Amino acid sequence: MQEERRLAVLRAIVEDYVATEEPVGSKALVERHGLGVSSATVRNDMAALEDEGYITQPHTSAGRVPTDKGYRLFVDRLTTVKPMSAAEKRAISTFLDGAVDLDDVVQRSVRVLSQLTRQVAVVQYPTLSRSTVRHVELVALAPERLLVVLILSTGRVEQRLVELPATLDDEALAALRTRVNRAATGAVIHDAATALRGLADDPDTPDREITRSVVEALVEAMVDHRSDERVAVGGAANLARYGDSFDSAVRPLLEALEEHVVLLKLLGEATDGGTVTVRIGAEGPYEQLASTSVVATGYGPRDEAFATLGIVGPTRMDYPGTMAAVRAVARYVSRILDEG
Amino acid sequence: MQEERRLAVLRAIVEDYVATEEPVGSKALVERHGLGVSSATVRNDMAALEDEGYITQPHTSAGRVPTDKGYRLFVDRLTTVKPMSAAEKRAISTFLDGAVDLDDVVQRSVRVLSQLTRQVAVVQYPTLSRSTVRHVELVALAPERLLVVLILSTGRVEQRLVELPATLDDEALAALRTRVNRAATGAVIHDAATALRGLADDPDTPDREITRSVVEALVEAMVDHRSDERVAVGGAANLARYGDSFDSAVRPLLEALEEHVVLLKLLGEATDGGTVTVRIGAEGPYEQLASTSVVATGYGPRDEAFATLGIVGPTRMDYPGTMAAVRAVARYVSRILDEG
DNA sequence: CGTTGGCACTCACTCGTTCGGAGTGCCAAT
DNA sequence: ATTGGCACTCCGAACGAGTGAGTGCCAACG
Repeated sequence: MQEERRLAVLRAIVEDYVATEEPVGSKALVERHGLGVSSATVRNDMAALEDEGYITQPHTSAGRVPTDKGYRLFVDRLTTVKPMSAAEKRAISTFLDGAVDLDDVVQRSVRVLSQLTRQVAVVQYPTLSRSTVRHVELVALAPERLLVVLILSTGRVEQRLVELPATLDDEALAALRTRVNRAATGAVIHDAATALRGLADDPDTPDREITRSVVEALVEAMVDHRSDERVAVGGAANLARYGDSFDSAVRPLLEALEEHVVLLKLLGEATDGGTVTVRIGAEGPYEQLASTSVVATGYGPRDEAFATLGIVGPTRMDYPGTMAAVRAVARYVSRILDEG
Repeated sequence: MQEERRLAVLRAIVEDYVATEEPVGSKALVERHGLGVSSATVRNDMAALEDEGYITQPHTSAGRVPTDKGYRLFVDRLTTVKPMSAAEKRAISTFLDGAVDLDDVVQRSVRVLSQLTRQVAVVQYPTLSRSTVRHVELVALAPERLLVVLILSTGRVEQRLVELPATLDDEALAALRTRVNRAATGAVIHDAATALRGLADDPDTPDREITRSVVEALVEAMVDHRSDERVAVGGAANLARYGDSFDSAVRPLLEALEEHVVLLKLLGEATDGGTVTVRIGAEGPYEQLASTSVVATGYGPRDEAFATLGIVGPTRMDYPGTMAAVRAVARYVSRILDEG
């Protein structure tokens, strides 16, 4: 099947480009990877992949480079879990086991993560006192426009305007309000976010699409609200390896690293258990960081996501390896928190 | 007097080079600065300055660039105090006045300092619990070689080997030991350092040169010992302006910024009151930071130096402006600590 | 229909080479 | 001691030709 081979070609392009940092051409591709076809065939495939927006050429008659969309597909479908080597596992555990207190755990995590991935590592300090959701209010401004108000136990109020994908009558609105509050009220914001997401994913929920957009706004408001939480940053020296594209990439990133609020937003809401979130290039919330990706995951005792940890790096990065490292570190940190 | 003009030429070279970032030639010099002589004369002066090691040319038939020694002379003798503008003063005070607690003061200081100087700012957290000197021991290993042992109240012991500039008999050694201990024992390390320096500078002290080298070793050991103290760093994004000389300059600096121990050592021992310390290029303790300078000063209530604050930047920097900014910020911070 | 070899075309890059200009050092004159 | 003049150096921009990796397209093939 040729569709399959096309994906193999995309995978090969991503891998080669990440390794060499140079646009990759059809000939080099068939040589380096054992796909048993000729370069002409590969060229056809590449043309198709380019039409679909997965790759692009910097200029005519140069090799191809993956686009954000290409990386996305690669990460979603082409990546095989690359387990950490025994040596790496041992390094992580011995390094983290030496920690004396919670702060030390975080500091060591940042360090080990940045060394493992050779990227800039960011670890959110786990906070024990967390605000809970007091109430969620939904106000219909127009048939397809909703004001979402999130009221927290700290007294803080966050608002979001939501454009709905469909109209919603008063009755349905009241029902939605009830459902949302039942899911969220009283819970600490992280649990509330999880519950809300469950609501949006539950096939039994009526008005799924509308619910989804409301939930999205709420979760985003919750992320914004974490502004008082702290993060540790490490491995900024790895930015020196960027080499090319300096002012365009490193400068905004250095600026972001000093703004902890920005970093928290970048990490996003913690995902549970083993799920690693990857945000590629322009998918993120900041234009200036269009050429950087974020690989993050939640961590905490009992696999309950307590806080977030991850790395920030160029879109051109070794995703499988990085994801494995992030997951591994999160797991070890979680285990330590379990014991302590 | 031609000696005077030479210094004027050096000053002009430093100012122009800092402003333009390019080697400065004789012709441009007479045009831009109103020194009433011809370019040929300036050329002669420049040749002399080069012989003395104050300036150098990157290659034959290029303009001149100041050396570390040139900057040193500039800072020591050619710099006139450049007062902060009223607007700048106001900016500092209003910004710092908003601080709610000590941590906030430090964070805001870092920020205002990095913005004012457009350099990387470093501020040491003031620590209230400070270890004191329990005892200083001097052991003669050879007539001109001494082992200096510093014992602190925390139980920590630091040692230094000192090569003496002259021989020292047993009697003189005992006298020196007594003097040093009288000055240092019982005092917190900062006060001890001050007292020791006073001892070395006092013309009544016998064996001045020997005393000086012993004191130097002791003060350095004290600085090393501060390893448990904390610092705040800000303005790393300003590193992006380095542009040229990237791997050689920015990378080691980024690494240093993550090692707080290194940073503390870089800042050096706090100097009292209005004195601003400038360490230029290779004068510092780290080879890798040979092209960076440090401008620092002490701060604390009642002008008693409590902790250190300053900036790190390229040797090619606006020293007068930077020194003024560092001093101004230190002063305001001290005042706030006085009130709080 | 997918695959393949062939072929003409494109364009970034790498070199030598040239050339101008900024800068220097030296010298003789003042 | 200062100055104008002059020959010399050498960096860096500009130019051009050659190279080669890479592409797109087409006709042929199984």
